[in-house]
Amino acid sequence: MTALQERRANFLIPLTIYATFTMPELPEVETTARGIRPHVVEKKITAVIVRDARLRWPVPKELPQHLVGNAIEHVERRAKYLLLRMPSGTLLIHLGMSGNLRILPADTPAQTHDHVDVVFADHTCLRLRDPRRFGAMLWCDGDPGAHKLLRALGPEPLGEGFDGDYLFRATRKRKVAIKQFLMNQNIVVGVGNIYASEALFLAGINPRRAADKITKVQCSRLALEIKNILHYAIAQGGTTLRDFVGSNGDTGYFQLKLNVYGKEGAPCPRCGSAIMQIRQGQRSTFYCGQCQK
DNA sequence: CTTTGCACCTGTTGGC
DNA sequence: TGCCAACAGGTGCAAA
Repeated sequence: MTALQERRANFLIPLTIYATFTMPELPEVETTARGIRPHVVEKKITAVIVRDARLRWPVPKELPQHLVGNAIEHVERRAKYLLLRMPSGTLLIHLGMSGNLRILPADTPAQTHDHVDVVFADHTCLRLRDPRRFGAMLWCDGDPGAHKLLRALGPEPLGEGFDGDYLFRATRKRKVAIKQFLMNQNIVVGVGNIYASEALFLAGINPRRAADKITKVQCSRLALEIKNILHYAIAQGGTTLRDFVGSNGDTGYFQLKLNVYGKEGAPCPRCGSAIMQIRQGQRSTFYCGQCQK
């Protein structure tokens, strides 16, 4: 048994991974936050390894000097951003379309697309992998809420600020299709391409309908269904995470019961007619033409 | 101001 | 089998 295996066996360091979701919408980012939180809070950062700084924006050259010597105080999520707060500022992480974070023994060999390690004093590290490099890792001093990328974001869908009344007011005079409206992060955050389709199915609303044609009653229903599907997905994410701790496979969405996303041609779970696929703003949308009006 | 389409990247899939 | 086009879960930005 190698020294590393021995340490693992003795649980001196975590076996591995947390949250290798490959398609991060809000529930996946929330699950990631919960997954890494117990393994990074109050950990002192001893090194930062940037193997490839070419993410959506270049990883700042000063990032290591900002981080090293600091200890992470809190892990928060705002929209699809992870906020790792420390005394002198905040590390902002966005997973883009293909990013994931894992907790690993710091000496785990890096593989392709493992771009950044944040190394802790206990010889574990937080490792960012992101094949498409649409993600971001940025430093923010001061209030992260005032950061350019965060300040215009809409309310959290699971918070008090998002309900039917809010949605009704926000949709007035907006001609864009409701599905694209829901994916606008300045209206409400965290709803991505999958959950937009799913929430509209649950609410019985046609994704092509103009936002300002949605009634007050429908807005209430839609806000409720958005909360429902996100809560459900987070709960499933938690399950997935538990099941996968100690393994090294991607978790993905296979445990999630989706009604319409990716189900073109399949029978609608409610009425049996074929699920349709259309394009809206260069994104795929799935819906039931019978149930969603 | 709202809306639209492009761009950024790599990897996978399906059709020929 | 190989090749190539199409597509993939996000989002800032320029242009209309």
